[in-house]
Amino acid sequence: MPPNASLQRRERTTIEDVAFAAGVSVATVSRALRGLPNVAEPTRERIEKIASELDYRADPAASRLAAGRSRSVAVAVPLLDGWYFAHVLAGAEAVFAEAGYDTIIVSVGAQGQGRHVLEAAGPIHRRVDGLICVDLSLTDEELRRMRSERMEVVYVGRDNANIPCLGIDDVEVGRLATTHLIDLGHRRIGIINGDAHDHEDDVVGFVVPHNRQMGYELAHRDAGLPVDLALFVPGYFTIEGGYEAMIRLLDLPEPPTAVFSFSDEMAFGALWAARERGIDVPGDLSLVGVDDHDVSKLLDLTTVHQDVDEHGARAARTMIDLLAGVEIARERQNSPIRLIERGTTSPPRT
Amino acid sequence: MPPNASLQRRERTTIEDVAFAAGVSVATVSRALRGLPNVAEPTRERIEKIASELDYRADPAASRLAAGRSRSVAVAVPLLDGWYFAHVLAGAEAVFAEAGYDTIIVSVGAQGQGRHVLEAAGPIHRRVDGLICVDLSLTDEELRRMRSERMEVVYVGRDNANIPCLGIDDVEVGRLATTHLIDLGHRRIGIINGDAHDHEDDVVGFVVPHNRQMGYELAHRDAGLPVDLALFVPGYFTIEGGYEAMIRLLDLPEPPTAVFSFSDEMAFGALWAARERGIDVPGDLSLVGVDDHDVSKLLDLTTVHQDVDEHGARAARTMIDLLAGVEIARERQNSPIRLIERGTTSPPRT
DNA sequence: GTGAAAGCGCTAACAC
DNA sequence: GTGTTAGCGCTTTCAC
Repeated sequence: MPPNASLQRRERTTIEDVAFAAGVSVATVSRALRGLPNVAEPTRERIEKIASELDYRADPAASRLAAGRSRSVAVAVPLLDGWYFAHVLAGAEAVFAEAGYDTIIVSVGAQGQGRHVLEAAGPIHRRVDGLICVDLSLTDEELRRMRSERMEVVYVGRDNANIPCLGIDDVEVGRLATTHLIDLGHRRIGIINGDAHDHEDDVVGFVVPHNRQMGYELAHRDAGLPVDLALFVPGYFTIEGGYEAMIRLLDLPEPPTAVFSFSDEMAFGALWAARERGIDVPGDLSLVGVDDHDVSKLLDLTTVHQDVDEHGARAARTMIDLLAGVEIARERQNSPIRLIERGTTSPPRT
Repeated sequence: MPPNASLQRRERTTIEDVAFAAGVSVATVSRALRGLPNVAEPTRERIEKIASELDYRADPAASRLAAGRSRSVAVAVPLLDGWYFAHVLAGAEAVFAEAGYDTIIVSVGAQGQGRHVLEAAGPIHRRVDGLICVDLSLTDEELRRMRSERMEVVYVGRDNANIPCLGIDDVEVGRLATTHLIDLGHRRIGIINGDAHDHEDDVVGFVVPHNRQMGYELAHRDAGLPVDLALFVPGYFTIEGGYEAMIRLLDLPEPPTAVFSFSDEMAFGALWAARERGIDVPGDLSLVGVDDHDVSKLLDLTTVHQDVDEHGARAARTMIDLLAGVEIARERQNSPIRLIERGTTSPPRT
């Protein structure tokens, strides 16, 4: 039997201390502090005053155990140190903190697992109320399990019927960037893609690169131009990948006069490759990216702007509503985008 | 009395289910699964097999409540979306995940509070076993409270006696960068600092800018050169701040021929300002940063390299040791640094 | 509107 | 080496 001498000074303030000091039962304290009904206003005020004097806050573990809710959510990202993911996370964290939720991070890529082997991580097991997947998708099996454990899911980037998805209209992104280049007079436009096999390996829908490419194709169709698949190279959404991709494009027998990079970071790498090869941008080659990364204006990169922090914030708000039982739109919500014309695009040299 | 009909199928697997299936008591299951001694090997194997078949994992809330340990730690950062912080976080998260710890993030800046009003956040209250402060310090009062609640603290960047601190030798950073410029022949070297009031507002020791500046001064002293305080301007560790700072330096009656920026991101802003003003780098002005940011090689920026991911990883390992009761070095641990000479530094135009 | 008491699912004495 | 059992600090019926 563990010692529990009642004379011993408690190390931490418990709900019982508050109840004792307020001359009420623990049940009333619990109700009062959580803003539940059925507490007389004077009683509530007294309890709140005492609780704050005693610097009391409910033990989250005890509360989770009794109530089954943890007031914390997990945000899963493929890479933690990518610009995009850091910003989504920052946006989400700010909203969650404000609402009193803890944000726990799960970096899927870092654990060396496949891209959507998420559950294997396991830290979210009974530890969080919900999960935000950033450019990551769950298998049907995983989704079923989440549902059975009463955890909510919100997607950022990817699409999935029945769960709330936030992002941008990636088809429009592709169309906007491509149309800009076509309007300038370009006819051979390269693409720096994500993964070469995005379409095949991912039934659940990594739509981002796919849709941007679709926008590219639609822009070409609308302009009556042919699409040359040889101009599509993978850049893996990294600076290095963008560098490699640009090298490949420049080594083509008939290189493009303009390149549409699916992210600014890949565009940075592309810019680097161009400089190394002595290619003048935009004189010899135009380049447009996506994101409007912090350093893009520095590099004077033409790009499609999106408000990434806001994606995270909206995802967090959606999650909070979901958890509160508020009815929310189940279809995809897109944030506005706009083309920012800077110095890396110009008409082709004739 | 809550209904608890024993015939009703349980929604989740509990330790009791495992105990029943294995024909042992819950205590044995608990011991076996946590690798505690005093469990016969065959028994342990049987239990482990059954647990995995039943896909059982201990409920963290129950476990935390009973044991008083949550197997989760908080990482507090001033800004979540800064390159440095994202990388420290990434490094730490990877190690924690590997060790089975959850990482919860606390963005102090985002909550609009002062820089070291950390406890006000409160999500760490009884929720985590430890706290990693990245370029953030706790007041003595906060530290006392952390200790009384048996939470461990590790610092990254800042210094504090009695708690483990990880970082780099910032005096050496300052000396390295400055000596490089002096060796090239520069005699008027500007500094893009952090906050103008770092020294005053922070008794607990925001040593980073202070020490880099000290290194700068030591390098000058060693070279027998005077130090001109007019050349010190704040850049607030942001791209925009670096831009403003460079403008101020260029507007000086007697502008510097070289600038030492305390971070690469501020150097990016400085580069931008220089370009806007038509200043040739490194022809008219040399520039050296600190960090070796992902895009620094792209901008061909001379900088002092540090392995930021590794800082986070080491902090995490230190925390895990601390939590495990392993004796660890209490004094500051510095990671190696090195100067990377690239294209933004050259001898001054005579 | 308030109180009593039964758990939530574990861990840690202690007994055997 | 294993079982028994008393909590951990809350929330939530249900009774009053």
